[in-house]
Amino acid sequence: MFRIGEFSKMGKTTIKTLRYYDEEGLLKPEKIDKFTGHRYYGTEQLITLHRIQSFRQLGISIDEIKLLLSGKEIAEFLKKRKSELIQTIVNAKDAISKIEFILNQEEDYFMSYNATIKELPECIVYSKNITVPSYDAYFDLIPEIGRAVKGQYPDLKCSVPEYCYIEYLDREYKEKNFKVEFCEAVESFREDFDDIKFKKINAVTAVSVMHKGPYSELSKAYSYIFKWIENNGYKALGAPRESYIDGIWNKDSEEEWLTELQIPVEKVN
Amino acid sequence: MFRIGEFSKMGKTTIKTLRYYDEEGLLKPEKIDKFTGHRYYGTEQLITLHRIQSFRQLGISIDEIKLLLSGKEIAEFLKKRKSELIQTIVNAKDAISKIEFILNQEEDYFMSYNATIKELPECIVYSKNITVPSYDAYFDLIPEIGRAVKGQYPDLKCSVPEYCYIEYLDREYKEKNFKVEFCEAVESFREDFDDIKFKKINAVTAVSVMHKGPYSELSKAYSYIFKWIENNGYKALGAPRESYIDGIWNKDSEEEWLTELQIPVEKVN
DNA sequence: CTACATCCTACCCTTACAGGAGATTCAAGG
DNA sequence: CCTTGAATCTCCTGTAAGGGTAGGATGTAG
Repeated sequence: MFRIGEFSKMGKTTIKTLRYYDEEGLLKPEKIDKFTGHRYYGTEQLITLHRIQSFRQLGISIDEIKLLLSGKEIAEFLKKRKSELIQTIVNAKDAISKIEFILNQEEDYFMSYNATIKELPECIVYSKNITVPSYDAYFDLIPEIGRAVKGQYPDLKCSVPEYCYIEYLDREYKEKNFKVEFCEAVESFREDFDDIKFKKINAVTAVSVMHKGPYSELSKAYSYIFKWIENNGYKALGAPRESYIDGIWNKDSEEEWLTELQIPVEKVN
Repeated sequence: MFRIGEFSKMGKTTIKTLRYYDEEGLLKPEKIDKFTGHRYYGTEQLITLHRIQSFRQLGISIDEIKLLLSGKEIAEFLKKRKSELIQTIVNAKDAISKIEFILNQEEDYFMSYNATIKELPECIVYSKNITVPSYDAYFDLIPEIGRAVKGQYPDLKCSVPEYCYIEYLDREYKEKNFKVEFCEAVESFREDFDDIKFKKINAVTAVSVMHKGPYSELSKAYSYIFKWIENNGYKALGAPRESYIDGIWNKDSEEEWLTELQIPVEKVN
Protein backbone atom coordinates (compact mmCIF):
# COMPACT_ATOMS: atom_id res chain seq x y z
CA MET A 1 0.00 0.00 0.00
CA PHE A 2 1.34 3.35 -1.03
CA ARG A 3 0.59 6.80 0.21
CA ILE A 4 -0.61 9.24 -2.39
CA GLY A 5 2.73 10.96 -2.87
CA GLU A 6 4.55 7.76 -3.54
CA PHE A 7 1.81 6.43 -5.79
CA SER A 8 1.85 9.71 -7.66
CA LYS A 9 5.52 9.20 -8.50
CA MET A 10 5.03 5.58 -9.47
CA GLY A 11 2.25 6.53 -11.83
CA LYS A 12 3.76 9.82 -13.03
CA THR A 13 0.55 11.60 -12.13
CA THR A 14 0.10 14.61 -9.88
CA ILE A 15 -1.51 14.30 -6.48
CA LYS A 16 -4.12 16.80 -7.58
CA THR A 17 -5.10 14.58 -10.44
CA LEU A 18 -5.30 11.50 -8.25
CA ARG A 19 -7.59 13.27 -5.81
CA TYR A 20 -9.69 14.48 -8.70
CA TYR A 21 -10.02 10.96 -10.11
CA ASP A 22 -11.03 9.75 -6.66
CA GLU A 23 -13.68 12.44 -6.36
CA GLU A 24 -14.97 11.63 -9.83
CA GLY A 25 -15.15 7.94 -9.00
CA LEU A 26 -12.74 7.14 -11.78
CA LEU A 27 -9.97 5.71 -9.62
CA LYS A 28 -10.74 5.01 -5.99
CA PRO A 29 -7.86 4.26 -3.62
CA GLU A 30 -7.74 0.73 -2.30
CA LYS A 31 -8.41 2.09 1.14
CA ILE A 32 -9.14 5.38 2.83
CA ASP A 33 -8.36 5.76 6.50
CA LYS A 34 -11.67 6.55 8.10
CA PHE A 35 -10.17 8.77 10.77
CA THR A 36 -7.48 10.70 8.95
CA GLY A 37 -8.90 10.60 5.44
CA HIS A 38 -5.54 9.57 4.02
CA ARG A 39 -5.66 7.64 0.77
CA TYR A 40 -3.80 4.37 0.29
CA TYR A 41 -3.27 2.84 -3.14
CA GLY A 42 -2.21 -0.62 -4.21
CA THR A 43 -0.67 -1.97 -7.36
CA GLU A 44 -4.11 -2.86 -8.70
CA GLN A 45 -4.78 0.87 -8.92
CA LEU A 46 -1.50 1.31 -10.75
CA ILE A 47 -2.77 -0.87 -13.56
CA THR A 48 -6.02 1.03 -13.75
CA LEU A 49 -4.18 4.34 -13.67
CA HIS A 50 -2.03 3.18 -16.54
CA ARG A 51 -5.12 2.27 -18.49
CA ILE A 52 -6.63 5.66 -17.76
CA GLN A 53 -3.47 7.37 -18.94
CA SER A 54 -3.48 5.46 -22.18
CA PHE A 55 -7.02 6.67 -22.87
CA ARG A 56 -6.26 10.21 -21.81
CA GLN A 57 -3.36 10.27 -24.27
CA LEU A 58 -5.93 9.58 -26.97
CA GLY A 59 -7.82 12.69 -25.88
CA ILE A 60 -10.72 10.81 -24.32
CA SER A 61 -12.64 12.63 -21.58
CA ILE A 62 -12.99 11.51 -17.99
CA ASP A 63 -16.69 10.73 -18.31
CA GLU A 64 -16.06 8.60 -21.35
CA ILE A 65 -13.21 6.75 -19.68
CA LYS A 66 -15.59 5.85 -16.88
CA LEU A 67 -17.66 3.96 -19.42
CA LEU A 68 -14.62 2.44 -21.09
CA LEU A 69 -13.27 1.11 -17.79
CA SER A 70 -16.42 -0.90 -17.36
CA GLY A 71 -15.17 -2.59 -20.50
CA LYS A 72 -18.12 -2.25 -22.82
CA GLU A 73 -18.10 -1.21 -26.45
CA ILE A 74 -14.53 -0.05 -26.47
CA ALA A 75 -14.14 -0.69 -30.18
CA GLU A 76 -17.30 1.24 -31.00
CA PHE A 77 -16.13 4.08 -28.92
CA LEU A 78 -12.66 4.21 -30.38
CA LYS A 79 -14.08 4.37 -33.87
CA LYS A 80 -16.18 7.34 -32.85
CA ARG A 81 -13.16 9.01 -31.30
CA LYS A 82 -11.18 8.36 -34.46
CA SER A 83 -13.71 10.14 -36.59
CA GLU A 84 -13.66 13.08 -34.19
CA LEU A 85 -9.91 13.25 -34.63
CA ILE A 86 -10.26 13.12 -38.39
CA GLN A 87 -12.65 16.03 -38.16
CA THR A 88 -10.14 17.89 -36.01
CA ILE A 89 -7.54 17.46 -38.72
CA VAL A 90 -9.92 18.65 -41.42
CA ASN A 91 -10.75 21.74 -39.39
CA ALA A 92 -7.13 22.49 -38.64
CA LYS A 93 -6.17 22.17 -42.30
CA ASP A 94 -9.03 24.46 -43.17
CA ALA A 95 -7.85 27.07 -40.70
CA ILE A 96 -4.26 26.79 -41.92
CA SER A 97 -5.40 27.37 -45.46
CA LYS A 98 -7.28 30.49 -44.41
CA ILE A 99 -4.30 31.78 -42.48
CA GLU A 100 -2.01 31.22 -45.43
CA PHE A 101 -4.44 33.06 -47.64
CA ILE A 102 -4.33 36.06 -45.33
CA LEU A 103 -0.56 35.96 -45.12
CA ASN A 104 -0.32 36.01 -48.91
CA GLN A 105 -2.45 39.13 -49.21
CA GLU A 106 -1.15 42.65 -49.34
CA GLU A 107 -1.33 44.22 -45.93
CA ASP A 108 -4.04 46.74 -46.73
CA TYR A 109 -6.21 43.95 -48.04
CA PHE A 110 -6.18 41.89 -44.90
CA MET A 111 -6.72 45.02 -42.91
CA SER A 112 -9.87 45.90 -44.81
CA TYR A 113 -11.44 42.57 -45.75
CA ASN A 114 -12.29 39.60 -43.59
CA ALA A 115 -14.06 36.56 -44.89
CA THR A 116 -16.26 34.54 -42.57
CA ILE A 117 -18.42 31.50 -43.05
CA LYS A 118 -21.98 31.90 -41.85
CA GLU A 119 -25.27 30.10 -42.05
CA LEU A 120 -27.95 32.17 -43.74
CA PRO A 121 -31.34 31.08 -42.46
CA GLU A 122 -34.28 30.24 -44.67
CA CYS A 123 -36.45 33.23 -45.45
CA ILE A 124 -39.38 34.47 -47.53
CA VAL A 125 -38.73 37.26 -50.03
CA TYR A 126 -40.53 39.17 -52.68
CA SER A 127 -38.43 39.67 -55.76
CA LYS A 128 -38.43 41.64 -58.95
CA ASN A 129 -36.20 41.56 -61.97
CA ILE A 130 -35.15 44.99 -63.06
CA THR A 131 -32.82 46.52 -65.56
CA VAL A 132 -30.68 49.21 -64.07
CA PRO A 133 -29.47 51.88 -66.44
CA SER A 134 -26.61 52.86 -64.12
CA TYR A 135 -25.47 52.52 -60.54
CA ASP A 136 -26.88 55.93 -59.70
CA ALA A 137 -30.35 54.89 -60.74
CA TYR A 138 -30.52 52.10 -58.14
CA PHE A 139 -31.88 54.26 -55.43
CA ASP A 140 -34.70 55.59 -57.47
CA LEU A 141 -35.76 52.14 -58.59
CA ILE A 142 -35.58 50.25 -55.34
CA PRO A 143 -37.73 52.47 -53.12
CA GLU A 144 -40.23 52.38 -55.94
CA ILE A 145 -40.60 48.62 -55.57
CA GLY A 146 -41.07 48.99 -51.85
CA ARG A 147 -43.83 51.49 -52.38
CA ALA A 148 -45.57 49.24 -54.90
CA VAL A 149 -45.61 46.31 -52.47
CA LYS A 150 -46.77 48.53 -49.64
CA GLY A 151 -49.59 49.75 -51.86
CA GLN A 152 -50.71 46.21 -52.63
CA TYR A 153 -50.26 44.72 -49.14
CA PRO A 154 -50.29 47.50 -46.57
CA ASP A 155 -50.00 45.10 -43.64
CA LEU A 156 -47.03 43.09 -44.98
CA LYS A 157 -43.99 43.60 -42.82
CA CYS A 158 -40.35 43.43 -43.76
CA SER A 159 -38.11 41.19 -41.70
CA VAL A 160 -36.36 42.59 -38.68
CA PRO A 161 -33.51 43.12 -39.16
CA GLU A 162 -34.06 44.17 -42.71
CA TYR A 163 -32.48 41.93 -45.30
CA CYS A 164 -32.49 43.05 -48.89
CA TYR A 165 -30.09 42.10 -51.59
CA ILE A 166 -29.62 41.85 -55.32
CA GLU A 167 -28.24 39.15 -57.53
CA TYR A 168 -26.69 39.98 -60.88
CA LEU A 169 -28.36 38.19 -63.77
CA ASP A 170 -26.07 39.07 -66.63
CA ARG A 171 -23.58 36.53 -67.82
CA GLU A 172 -20.91 39.17 -68.18
CA TYR A 173 -19.94 42.34 -66.47
CA LYS A 174 -21.82 45.39 -67.67
CA GLU A 175 -21.41 48.98 -66.67
CA LYS A 176 -24.88 50.06 -67.59
CA ASN A 177 -28.27 48.57 -68.36
CA PHE A 178 -27.44 45.52 -66.31
CA LYS A 179 -30.15 43.19 -65.10
CA VAL A 180 -30.55 42.33 -61.45
CA GLU A 181 -33.02 40.48 -59.27
CA PHE A 182 -33.96 42.53 -56.27
CA CYS A 183 -35.07 40.62 -53.15
CA GLU A 184 -36.48 41.84 -49.86
CA ALA A 185 -37.12 39.52 -46.93
CA VAL A 186 -40.65 39.67 -45.50
CA GLU A 187 -42.56 37.96 -42.77
CA SER A 188 -45.09 35.96 -44.78
CA PHE A 189 -46.16 34.80 -48.24
CA ARG A 190 -48.59 36.74 -50.45
CA GLU A 191 -49.98 36.31 -53.95
CA ASP A 192 -47.66 37.41 -56.76
CA PHE A 193 -48.79 40.57 -58.54
CA ASP A 194 -47.56 42.49 -61.56
CA ASP A 195 -43.94 41.37 -61.84
CA ILE A 196 -43.42 40.96 -58.11
CA LYS A 197 -42.97 37.33 -57.11
CA PHE A 198 -42.92 35.77 -53.63
CA LYS A 199 -40.64 32.84 -52.97
CA LYS A 200 -38.85 30.94 -50.28
CA ILE A 201 -35.08 31.16 -50.10
CA ASN A 202 -33.52 28.05 -48.61
CA ALA A 203 -31.01 28.18 -45.82
CA VAL A 204 -27.46 28.11 -47.16
CA THR A 205 -23.90 28.27 -45.97
CA ALA A 206 -22.23 31.34 -47.36
CA VAL A 207 -18.96 33.15 -47.23
CA SER A 208 -19.38 36.77 -46.32
CA VAL A 209 -17.24 39.87 -46.75
CA MET A 210 -18.05 43.37 -45.58
CA HIS A 211 -17.30 46.25 -47.89
CA LYS A 212 -17.14 49.76 -46.59
CA GLY A 213 -16.97 52.53 -49.14
CA PRO A 214 -18.40 53.47 -52.52
CA TYR A 215 -19.91 50.92 -54.85
CA SER A 216 -17.28 51.73 -57.43
CA GLU A 217 -14.84 49.79 -55.26
CA LEU A 218 -17.03 46.76 -54.74
CA SER A 219 -15.03 44.95 -57.40
CA LYS A 220 -12.09 44.79 -54.99
CA ALA A 221 -14.29 42.97 -52.50
CA TYR A 222 -15.51 40.65 -55.24
CA SER A 223 -12.04 39.79 -56.32
CA TYR A 224 -11.07 39.14 -52.71
CA ILE A 225 -14.01 36.88 -51.99
CA PHE A 226 -13.67 34.85 -55.19
CA LYS A 227 -9.97 34.33 -54.62
CA TRP A 228 -10.73 33.32 -51.04
CA ILE A 229 -13.25 30.74 -52.22
CA GLU A 230 -10.84 29.28 -54.70
CA ASN A 231 -7.84 29.19 -52.38
CA ASN A 232 -9.61 27.69 -49.40
CA GLY A 233 -11.23 24.72 -51.04
CA TYR A 234 -14.77 25.99 -51.43
CA LYS A 235 -17.03 26.10 -54.45
CA ALA A 236 -19.60 28.81 -55.20
CA LEU A 237 -23.09 27.34 -55.24
CA GLY A 238 -25.10 30.28 -56.45
CA ALA A 239 -25.10 33.90 -57.47
CA PRO A 240 -23.45 36.44 -55.13
CA ARG A 241 -25.81 38.48 -53.03
CA GLU A 242 -25.12 42.14 -52.35
CA SER A 243 -26.86 43.08 -49.14
CA TYR A 244 -27.13 46.78 -48.39
CA ILE A 245 -26.65 47.89 -44.83
CA ASP A 246 -25.71 51.55 -45.02
CA GLY A 247 -26.16 53.58 -48.17
CA ILE A 248 -27.35 56.85 -49.59
CA TRP A 249 -30.63 56.54 -47.69
CA ASN A 250 -28.94 57.04 -44.32
CA LYS A 251 -25.36 58.17 -44.92
CA ASP A 252 -24.31 61.11 -47.00
CA SER A 253 -20.70 60.21 -47.54
CA GLU A 254 -19.98 57.37 -49.93
CA GLU A 255 -17.10 56.41 -47.68
CA GLU A 256 -19.60 55.43 -45.01
CA TRP A 257 -21.63 53.07 -47.13
CA LEU A 258 -21.62 49.49 -45.92
CA THR A 259 -22.41 46.49 -48.09
CA GLU A 260 -22.17 42.81 -47.34
CA LEU A 261 -21.24 40.35 -50.07
CA GLN A 262 -22.55 36.85 -49.53
CA ILE A 263 -21.79 33.90 -51.77
CA PRO A 264 -23.40 30.51 -51.09
CA VAL A 265 -20.65 27.89 -50.98
CA GLU A 266 -19.87 24.32 -50.16
CA LYS A 267 -16.62 22.81 -49.00
CA VAL A 268 -15.09 20.64 -51.68
CA ASN A 269 -11.88 19.41 -50.07
CA MET B 1 -28.71 52.15 -33.99
CA PHE B 2 -29.82 48.62 -33.28
CA ARG B 3 -30.95 46.97 -30.10
CA ILE B 4 -28.99 43.92 -29.09
CA GLY B 5 -31.52 41.39 -30.41
CA GLU B 6 -31.60 42.91 -33.85
CA PHE B 7 -27.83 43.33 -33.97
CA SER B 8 -27.45 39.74 -32.89
CA LYS B 9 -29.42 38.59 -35.92
CA MET B 10 -27.54 40.90 -38.27
CA GLY B 11 -24.23 39.54 -37.03
CA LYS B 12 -25.37 35.93 -36.56
CA THR B 13 -24.09 36.01 -33.02
CA THR B 14 -25.95 35.19 -29.81
CA ILE B 15 -26.93 37.90 -27.37
CA LYS B 16 -24.94 36.09 -24.68
CA THR B 17 -21.83 36.33 -26.79
CA LEU B 18 -22.37 40.01 -27.50
CA ARG B 19 -22.77 40.76 -23.81
CA TYR B 20 -19.68 38.70 -23.08
CA TYR B 21 -17.66 40.62 -25.68
CA ASP B 22 -18.88 43.85 -24.14
CA GLU B 23 -17.85 42.74 -20.67
CA GLU B 24 -14.46 41.62 -21.97
CA GLY B 25 -13.93 44.95 -23.71
CA LEU B 26 -13.68 43.24 -27.06
CA LEU B 27 -16.70 44.85 -28.67
CA LYS B 28 -18.34 47.77 -26.90
CA PRO B 29 -21.76 48.96 -28.08
CA GLU B 30 -21.82 52.39 -29.67
CA LYS B 31 -23.94 53.59 -26.80
CA ILE B 32 -25.32 52.31 -23.53
CA ASP B 33 -28.38 53.97 -22.06
CA LYS B 34 -27.24 55.27 -18.72
CA PHE B 35 -30.61 54.73 -17.04
CA THR B 36 -31.81 51.44 -18.46
CA GLY B 37 -28.47 49.81 -19.28
CA HIS B 38 -29.73 48.86 -22.73
CA ARG B 39 -27.03 48.39 -25.36
CA TYR B 40 -27.24 50.07 -28.76
CA TYR B 41 -25.02 49.04 -31.64
CA GLY B 42 -24.20 50.70 -34.95
CA THR B 43 -22.92 49.42 -38.24
CA GLU B 44 -19.38 50.25 -37.19
CA GLN B 45 -19.68 47.49 -34.61
CA LEU B 46 -20.95 45.16 -37.31
CA ILE B 47 -17.66 45.50 -39.14
CA THR B 48 -15.68 44.84 -35.99
CA LEU B 49 -17.87 41.88 -35.13
CA HIS B 50 -17.28 40.46 -38.57
CA ARG B 51 -13.56 40.84 -38.06
CA ILE B 52 -13.80 39.13 -34.68
CA GLN B 53 -15.72 36.26 -36.23
CA SER B 54 -13.13 35.77 -38.91
CA PHE B 55 -10.46 35.43 -36.23
CA ARG B 56 -12.58 33.18 -34.06
CA GLN B 57 -13.09 30.87 -37.04
CA LEU B 58 -9.32 30.48 -37.08
CA GLY B 59 -9.46 29.30 -33.48
CA ILE B 60 -7.90 32.45 -32.02
CA SER B 61 -8.75 33.25 -28.42
CA ILE B 62 -10.56 36.33 -27.18
CA ASP B 63 -7.52 37.73 -25.42
CA GLU B 64 -5.44 37.36 -28.54
CA ILE B 65 -8.11 38.96 -30.70
CA LYS B 66 -8.00 41.98 -28.41
CA LEU B 67 -4.39 42.44 -29.42
CA LEU B 68 -5.10 41.76 -33.08
CA LEU B 69 -7.86 44.36 -33.19
CA SER B 70 -5.38 47.00 -32.19
CA GLY B 71 -3.79 46.05 -35.50
CA LYS B 72 -0.26 45.20 -34.47
CA GLU B 73 1.80 42.25 -35.55
CA ILE B 74 -1.02 40.39 -37.16
CA ALA B 75 1.27 38.55 -39.54
CA GLU B 76 3.58 37.46 -36.71
CA PHE B 77 0.65 36.24 -34.76
CA LEU B 78 -0.92 34.32 -37.61
CA LYS B 79 2.32 32.50 -38.23
CA LYS B 80 2.40 31.44 -34.60
CA ARG B 81 -1.20 30.30 -34.81
CA LYS B 82 -0.40 28.36 -37.95
CA SER B 83 2.33 26.40 -36.22
CA GLU B 84 -0.04 25.62 -33.36
CA LEU B 85 -2.48 24.21 -35.87
CA ILE B 86 0.24 22.14 -37.48
CA GLN B 87 1.03 20.74 -34.06
CA THR B 88 -2.64 19.97 -33.56
CA ILE B 89 -2.62 17.96 -36.76
CA VAL B 90 0.50 16.07 -35.75
CA ASN B 91 -1.06 15.20 -32.40
CA ALA B 92 -4.33 14.12 -33.94
CA LYS B 93 -2.58 11.90 -36.45
CA ASP B 94 -0.59 10.39 -33.65
CA ALA B 95 -3.73 9.61 -31.68
CA ILE B 96 -5.43 8.15 -34.75
CA SER B 97 -2.48 5.87 -35.32
CA LYS B 98 -2.68 4.64 -31.72
CA ILE B 99 -6.40 4.05 -31.99
CA GLU B 100 -5.99 2.11 -35.21
CA PHE B 101 -3.33 0.03 -33.56
CA ILE B 102 -5.71 -0.88 -30.77
CA LEU B 103 -8.52 -1.65 -33.18
CA ASN B 104 -6.25 -4.02 -35.08
CA GLN B 105 -5.40 -6.03 -31.98
CA GLU B 106 -7.22 -9.10 -30.79
CA GLU B 107 -9.72 -8.15 -28.17
CA ASP B 108 -7.98 -9.85 -25.27
CA TYR B 109 -4.81 -7.98 -26.12
CA PHE B 110 -6.28 -4.54 -25.88
CA MET B 111 -8.03 -5.55 -22.73
CA SER B 112 -4.79 -6.56 -21.06
CA TYR B 113 -2.15 -4.23 -22.46
CA ASN B 114 -2.12 -0.46 -22.66
CA ALA B 115 0.81 1.50 -23.92
CA THR B 116 1.45 4.99 -22.61
CA ILE B 117 4.12 7.55 -23.23
CA LYS B 118 5.80 8.87 -20.10
CA GLU B 119 8.77 10.94 -19.12
CA LEU B 120 11.20 9.04 -16.95
CA PRO B 121 13.11 11.50 -14.79
CA GLU B 122 16.85 11.54 -14.40
CA CYS B 123 18.11 9.37 -11.56
CA ILE B 124 21.19 7.93 -9.91
CA VAL B 125 21.56 4.17 -9.84
CA TYR B 126 24.03 1.58 -8.78
CA SER B 127 24.37 -1.19 -11.33
CA LYS B 128 25.88 -4.59 -11.63
CA ASN B 129 26.25 -6.92 -14.58
CA ILE B 130 25.26 -10.44 -13.72
CA THR B 131 24.81 -13.70 -15.53
CA VAL B 132 21.56 -15.35 -14.62
CA PRO B 133 21.48 -19.14 -14.91
CA SER B 134 17.69 -19.23 -15.12
CA TYR B 135 14.68 -17.09 -14.38
CA ASP B 136 14.18 -18.79 -11.05
CA ALA B 137 17.63 -17.75 -9.89
CA TYR B 138 16.84 -14.06 -10.20
CA PHE B 139 15.49 -13.69 -6.77
CA ASP B 140 18.42 -15.19 -5.11
CA LEU B 141 20.86 -13.00 -6.98
CA ILE B 142 19.16 -9.66 -6.70
CA PRO B 143 18.65 -9.45 -2.94
CA GLU B 144 22.28 -10.45 -2.67
CA ILE B 145 23.32 -7.29 -4.49
CA GLY B 146 21.16 -5.21 -2.22
CA ARG B 147 22.81 -6.71 0.82
CA ALA B 148 26.29 -6.09 -0.58
CA VAL B 149 25.55 -2.40 -1.16
CA LYS B 150 23.95 -2.10 2.26
CA GLY B 151 27.07 -3.62 3.77
CA GLN B 152 29.33 -1.13 2.04
CA TYR B 153 27.18 1.97 2.51
CA PRO B 154 24.77 1.42 5.40
CA ASP B 155 23.34 4.94 5.17
CA LEU B 156 22.65 4.91 1.43
CA LYS B 157 18.94 5.03 0.76
CA CYS B 158 17.00 3.68 -2.16
CA SER B 159 14.68 6.04 -3.99
CA VAL B 160 11.12 6.33 -2.86
CA PRO B 161 9.23 4.91 -4.62
CA GLU B 162 11.64 2.12 -5.33
CA TYR B 163 12.78 1.88 -8.92
CA CYS B 164 14.81 -1.13 -9.93
CA TYR B 165 15.06 -2.64 -13.35
CA ILE B 166 17.20 -4.82 -15.54
CA GLU B 167 18.37 -4.45 -19.10
CA TYR B 168 19.19 -7.48 -21.19
CA LEU B 169 22.73 -7.43 -22.52
CA ASP B 170 22.68 -10.39 -24.87
CA ARG B 171 22.33 -9.81 -28.56
CA GLU B 172 19.94 -12.72 -28.90
CA TYR B 173 17.30 -14.35 -26.82
CA LYS B 174 18.60 -16.89 -24.33
CA GLU B 175 16.67 -19.12 -22.01
CA LYS B 176 19.47 -19.61 -19.54
CA ASN B 177 22.79 -18.08 -18.59
CA PHE B 178 21.70 -14.73 -19.99
CA LYS B 179 23.48 -11.54 -19.00
CA VAL B 180 21.64 -8.61 -17.55
CA GLU B 181 22.52 -5.29 -16.03
CA PHE B 182 20.72 -4.79 -12.76
CA CYS B 183 20.03 -1.19 -11.70
CA GLU B 184 18.58 0.21 -8.51
CA ALA B 185 17.80 3.90 -8.09
CA VAL B 186 19.35 5.53 -5.02
CA GLU B 187 19.43 8.95 -3.51
CA SER B 188 23.08 9.90 -3.99
CA PHE B 189 26.38 8.98 -5.61
CA ARG B 190 29.02 6.82 -3.94
CA GLU B 191 32.37 5.37 -4.94
CA ASP B 192 32.24 2.28 -7.11
CA PHE B 193 33.32 -0.91 -5.34
CA ASP B 194 33.83 -4.49 -6.44
CA ASP B 195 31.75 -4.72 -9.58
CA ILE B 196 29.10 -2.31 -8.39
CA LYS B 197 29.10 0.93 -10.36
CA PHE B 198 27.26 4.17 -9.69
CA LYS B 199 26.02 6.21 -12.61
CA LYS B 200 23.55 8.83 -13.64
CA ILE B 201 20.67 7.79 -15.88
CA ASN B 202 19.44 10.65 -18.05
CA ALA B 203 15.82 11.58 -18.28
CA VAL B 204 14.16 9.93 -21.27
CA THR B 205 10.81 9.63 -22.95
CA ALA B 206 9.68 6.03 -22.87
CA VAL B 207 6.76 3.91 -23.86
CA SER B 208 5.48 1.84 -21.02
CA VAL B 209 3.39 -1.30 -20.77
CA MET B 210 2.26 -3.05 -17.61
CA HIS B 211 2.42 -6.80 -17.47
CA LYS B 212 0.50 -8.72 -14.88
CA GLY B 213 1.28 -12.39 -14.56
CA PRO B 214 4.19 -14.78 -14.64
CA TYR B 215 7.48 -13.88 -16.26
CA SER B 216 7.02 -16.71 -18.72
CA GLU B 217 4.41 -14.55 -20.44
CA LEU B 218 6.48 -11.40 -20.57
CA SER B 219 7.27 -12.15 -24.17
CA LYS B 220 3.66 -11.30 -25.07
CA ALA B 221 4.12 -7.88 -23.54
CA TYR B 222 7.40 -7.48 -25.40
CA SER B 223 5.85 -8.36 -28.70
CA TYR B 224 2.98 -5.94 -28.02
CA ILE B 225 5.25 -3.05 -27.11
CA PHE B 226 7.61 -3.52 -30.04
CA LYS B 227 4.77 -3.72 -32.49
CA TRP B 228 3.27 -0.62 -30.90
CA ILE B 229 6.55 1.27 -31.36
CA GLU B 230 6.81 0.26 -34.97
CA ASN B 231 3.21 0.96 -35.89
CA ASN B 232 2.96 4.34 -34.23
CA GLY B 233 6.00 6.01 -35.71
CA TYR B 234 8.42 5.74 -32.82
CA LYS B 235 11.95 4.39 -32.71
CA ALA B 236 13.52 2.55 -29.78
CA LEU B 237 16.43 4.52 -28.40
CA GLY B 238 17.87 2.08 -25.91
CA ALA B 239 17.51 -1.25 -24.25
CA PRO B 240 14.17 -2.18 -22.70
CA ARG B 241 13.93 -1.86 -18.95
CA GLU B 242 11.99 -4.39 -16.90
CA SER B 243 10.90 -2.73 -13.70
CA TYR B 244 9.60 -5.01 -10.97
CA ILE B 245 6.66 -3.82 -8.96
CA ASP B 246 5.10 -6.94 -7.51
CA GLY B 247 6.91 -10.29 -7.46
CA ILE B 248 7.75 -13.29 -5.41
CA TRP B 249 8.96 -11.08 -2.54
CA ASN B 250 5.45 -9.86 -1.79
CA LYS B 251 2.96 -11.98 -3.75
CA ASP B 252 2.75 -15.73 -3.65
CA SER B 253 0.77 -16.30 -6.80
CA GLU B 254 2.59 -15.78 -10.08
CA GLU B 255 -0.66 -14.42 -11.49
CA GLU B 256 -0.32 -11.43 -9.19
CA TRP B 257 3.15 -10.40 -10.24
CA LEU B 258 3.35 -6.98 -11.81
CA THR B 259 6.12 -5.81 -14.08
CA GLU B 260 6.49 -2.65 -16.08
CA LEU B 261 8.24 -2.66 -19.43
CA GLN B 262 9.79 0.66 -20.41
CA ILE B 263 11.49 1.32 -23.70
CA PRO B 264 13.12 4.71 -24.36
CA VAL B 265 11.81 6.05 -27.66
CA GLU B 266 11.68 9.05 -29.91
CA LYS B 267 9.05 10.07 -32.39
CA VAL B 268 10.26 9.69 -35.94
CA ASN B 269 7.29 10.79 -38.02
C1' DC C 1 -53.57 51.06 -19.89
C1' DT C 2 -52.59 46.44 -20.45
C1' DA C 3 -50.14 42.68 -22.51
C1' DC C 4 -46.24 40.73 -24.13
C1' DA C 5 -41.72 40.84 -26.11
C1' DT C 6 -37.27 42.34 -25.09
C1' DC C 7 -33.74 43.66 -22.15
C1' DC C 8 -31.06 44.00 -17.88
C1' DT C 9 -27.96 42.08 -13.95
C1' DA C 10 -26.63 38.32 -11.19
C1' DC C 11 -25.73 33.73 -10.27
C1' DC C 12 -24.46 28.92 -11.25
C1' DC C 13 -22.71 25.39 -14.74
C1' DT C 14 -19.39 23.31 -18.02
C1' DT C 15 -13.49 20.48 -18.27
C1' DA C 16 -9.70 18.65 -15.98
C1' DC C 17 -7.34 19.92 -13.20
C1' DA C 18 -3.75 23.87 -10.62
C1' DG C 19 -2.81 26.84 -6.79
C1' DG C 20 -3.15 28.14 -2.17
C1' DA C 21 -4.91 28.51 2.86
C1' DG C 22 -5.27 26.48 7.08
C1' DA C 23 -5.62 22.36 9.73
C1' DT C 24 -4.23 17.72 10.76
C1' DT C 25 -1.21 13.63 10.59
C1' DC C 26 3.02 10.95 9.71
C1' DA C 27 7.82 9.63 10.38
C1' DA C 28 12.25 10.40 12.12
C1' DG C 29 15.49 12.16 15.50
C1' DG C 30 16.60 13.39 20.27
C1' DC D 1 7.72 10.77 24.86
C1' DC D 2 8.34 15.13 22.48
C1' DT D 3 9.48 17.97 18.75
C1' DT D 4 9.96 19.20 14.05
C1' DG D 5 9.40 19.22 9.35
C1' DA D 6 7.29 16.77 5.58
C1' DA D 7 3.14 14.96 3.89
C1' DT D 8 -1.64 14.93 3.60
C1' DC D 9 -6.32 16.45 4.26
C1' DT D 10 -10.52 19.52 2.97
C1' DC D 11 -12.21 23.68 1.14
C1' DC D 12 -12.05 27.66 -1.88
C1' DT D 13 -10.92 30.00 -6.10
C1' DG D 14 -9.64 30.20 -11.04
C1' DT D 15 -9.34 28.71 -15.82
C1' DA D 16 -12.21 29.77 -21.70
C1' DA D 17 -16.02 31.10 -23.79
C1' DG D 18 -19.93 31.42 -23.17
C1' DG D 19 -25.04 28.68 -21.91
C1' DG D 20 -29.00 28.49 -18.85
C1' DT D 21 -32.15 30.37 -15.76
C1' DA D 22 -34.40 33.71 -12.33
C1' DG D 23 -36.39 37.89 -11.21
C1' DG D 24 -37.04 42.44 -12.24
C1' DA D 25 -37.09 46.58 -15.45
C1' DT D 26 -38.14 48.44 -20.01
C1' DG D 27 -40.05 48.92 -24.79
C1' DT D 28 -43.80 48.69 -28.04
C1' DA D 29 -48.40 47.63 -29.92
C1' DG D 30 -53.18 47.56 -29.61
